[in-house]
Amino acid sequence: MSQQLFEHLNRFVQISKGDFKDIIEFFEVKKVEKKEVLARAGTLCNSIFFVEKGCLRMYFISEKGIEQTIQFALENWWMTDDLAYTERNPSDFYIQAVENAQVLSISYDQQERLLHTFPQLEKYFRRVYQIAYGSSIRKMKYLNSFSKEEIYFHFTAHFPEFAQRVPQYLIASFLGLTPEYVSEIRAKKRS
Amino acid sequence: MSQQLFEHLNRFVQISKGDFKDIIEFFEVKKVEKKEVLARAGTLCNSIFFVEKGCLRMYFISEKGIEQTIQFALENWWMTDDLAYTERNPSDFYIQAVENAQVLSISYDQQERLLHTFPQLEKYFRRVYQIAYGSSIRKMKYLNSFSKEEIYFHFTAHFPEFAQRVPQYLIASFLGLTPEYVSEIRAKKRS
DNA sequence: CGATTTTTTGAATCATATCAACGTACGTGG
DNA sequence: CCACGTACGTTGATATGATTCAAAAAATCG
Repeated sequence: MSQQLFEHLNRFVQISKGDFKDIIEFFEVKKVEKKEVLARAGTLCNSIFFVEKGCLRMYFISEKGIEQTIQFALENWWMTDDLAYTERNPSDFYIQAVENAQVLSISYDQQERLLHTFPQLEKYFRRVYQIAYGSSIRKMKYLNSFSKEEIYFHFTAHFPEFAQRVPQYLIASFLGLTPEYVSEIRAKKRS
Repeated sequence: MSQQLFEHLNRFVQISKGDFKDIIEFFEVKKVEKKEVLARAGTLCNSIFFVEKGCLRMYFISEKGIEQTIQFALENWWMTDDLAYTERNPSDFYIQAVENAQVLSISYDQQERLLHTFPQLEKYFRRVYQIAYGSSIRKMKYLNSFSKEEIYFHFTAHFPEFAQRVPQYLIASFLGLTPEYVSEIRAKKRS
């Protein structure tokens, strides 16, 4: 029984305790340690993860061999490489725990069965994805309208929980700055 | 009767001709001319648009007064400011026709009614948004891994239909380059 | 405490922006 | 169908934000 997921479902659709008992059966609870990898680039992306506790990040390794973070998931967020997942293709991305975490994991086939059994959940996921898509468009807006310095301070001001929980160099990589430059602008601001 | 939308729905869910007759009633056909604006920043974003023919773009006006394009929609794409739309907030973005276009438009309330009447469509939109979200993550990957020059040539190589239909300075703005720089790297490549 | 991870510093360099001006093309009305 | 005006693309000179590299300092963790 995951109180977390139950509440999150009920933010968008109405699910009874009884139905939820059956729904949760489709999932597997996974405890992962900091730095543990949940999914690998180059392999089939066959699961979606719901974060109950902790923090995940999605990243890829650039041609220069640098890890580039492109998404985080804190509590109540879903994470997977959605394009690879829907198209049944090998993923471009790694998914790794930034902190010790507990996630619910569901495989592609199980999710299909779940949605078939509880079609109300289509609405839930439709909304979740609509918000996720909208947010990523919003992120692009910030990336295009501000200087790197502004992007960094805008982000840490708007999402202080990240600045506290996630190392600075990961935030840098998520926002497309080098860690050195983050250091520099923070020093500049202090003085 | 929109053959376009009918076929697009049937890529993801099964809709009979009969049901589609009722579904299409929820929409309004809009013909828009090149440069015509369909939605304005600062106003409630109350419609979703499905492009039957032509091309739309979504943009905002930066603090420096520059129009920044952040999304295009060609045939069979949906477009709106999804975050503003779901949250019933004023939008950050303008939506404008890049070419003469024909779109199907549906209001928030109408879409709610539509989804209530035809719950199968929740699956359709879930998939559309999942793909849209996945694609926007993919775009971020490119933005973070390549130089501006690589981004430009990667994009025009992968999506030649845009390079043909859309003015260069809009592609520049979509990818986060200045038009001058695009000129420069194209000249460099020619020689 | 030592070992690893994360952050900082500084100097040199480069990719890309900015500004201003000019060239070209296209489509609209006369 | 020409001509004019606006929209689009190019060029070059200059400026700068941000990266790169190398190394040291600081923080965290077992």
